[in-house]
Amino acid sequence: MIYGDLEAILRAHAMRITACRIDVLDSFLGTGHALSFKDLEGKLTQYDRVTLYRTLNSFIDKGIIHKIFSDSGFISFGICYDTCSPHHHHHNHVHFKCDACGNIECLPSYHVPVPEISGYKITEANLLVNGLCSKCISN
Amino acid sequence: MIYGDLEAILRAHAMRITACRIDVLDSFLGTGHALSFKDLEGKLTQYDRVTLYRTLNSFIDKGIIHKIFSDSGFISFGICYDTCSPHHHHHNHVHFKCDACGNIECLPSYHVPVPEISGYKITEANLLVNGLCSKCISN
DNA sequence: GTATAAATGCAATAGAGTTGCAAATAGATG
DNA sequence: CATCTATTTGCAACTCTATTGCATTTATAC
Repeated sequence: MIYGDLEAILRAHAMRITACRIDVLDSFLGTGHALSFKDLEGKLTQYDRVTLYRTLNSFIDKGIIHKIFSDSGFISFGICYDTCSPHHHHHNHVHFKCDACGNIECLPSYHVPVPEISGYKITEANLLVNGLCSKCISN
Repeated sequence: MIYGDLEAILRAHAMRITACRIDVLDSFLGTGHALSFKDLEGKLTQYDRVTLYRTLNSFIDKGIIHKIFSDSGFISFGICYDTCSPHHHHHNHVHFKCDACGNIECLPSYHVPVPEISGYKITEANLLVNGLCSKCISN
């Protein structure tokens, strides 16, 4: 992605522009799927693990990325599509995890069907779907 | 629960009857919601942490309980309703997490709506719903 | 250029979960 | 009931993920 665009995203969220943040943001925008901490750690070896953790946490706080909890117990991070305000994420898209390649994708065009549960008040719903992604299904 | 019934469940899964397994099983059957490791550790202090972990893992292997991944990142465990064979769990019920009391419930009468995703093969779907449970909503 | 608040790197720490191994025990056998 | 064996348990040590404290560095406002 063009460097100026990355800078603009950080500025739009009132964040200082640092090399680490630019690189992490670029990683998210340059891939079609969610990233785990390990993905980033393996790719951006020039930064300390702690800095990467803090970068991810500040991106979550600012509403730039969101956590994805998969059945592996590992947490992945995906770019936010709709407007997530600081400290408040609004996601209603489906998450897909491919059991072959292990990649997790956000499917922003697939909304989570929220069931009515009598006697309960529902505020949020997360749907994780497992299977084979389009790439792995054709191999 | 009656001790003989607990014994019968273990025997039906070809497991040796031990005090820890009886107590863990009784904990699951005596509560209306899922249990975290911490719940069990706090309740069954007479057993070693490692023994509790191994008990939970063997119950999962045998299809007696299943893991529930919530948005907190903590794993909870729920009794299996439908027939889960060893090493293969079949769950299609909704999981609910109350944001007030923190309890996680299995809702066996609410099935997970599985979306069709073009170009993808879907094998499983997990739905976690957040909100207020019936107890907390009336307080 | 300088001041200052924020970000970084390193070391230490916290917490969840697992593994190795010796001791204890469930359950099968005679 | 005694004995044998495979399973289970408890303890210690360890692995892995993630966080915190603190000194140093850096981005940005002036």
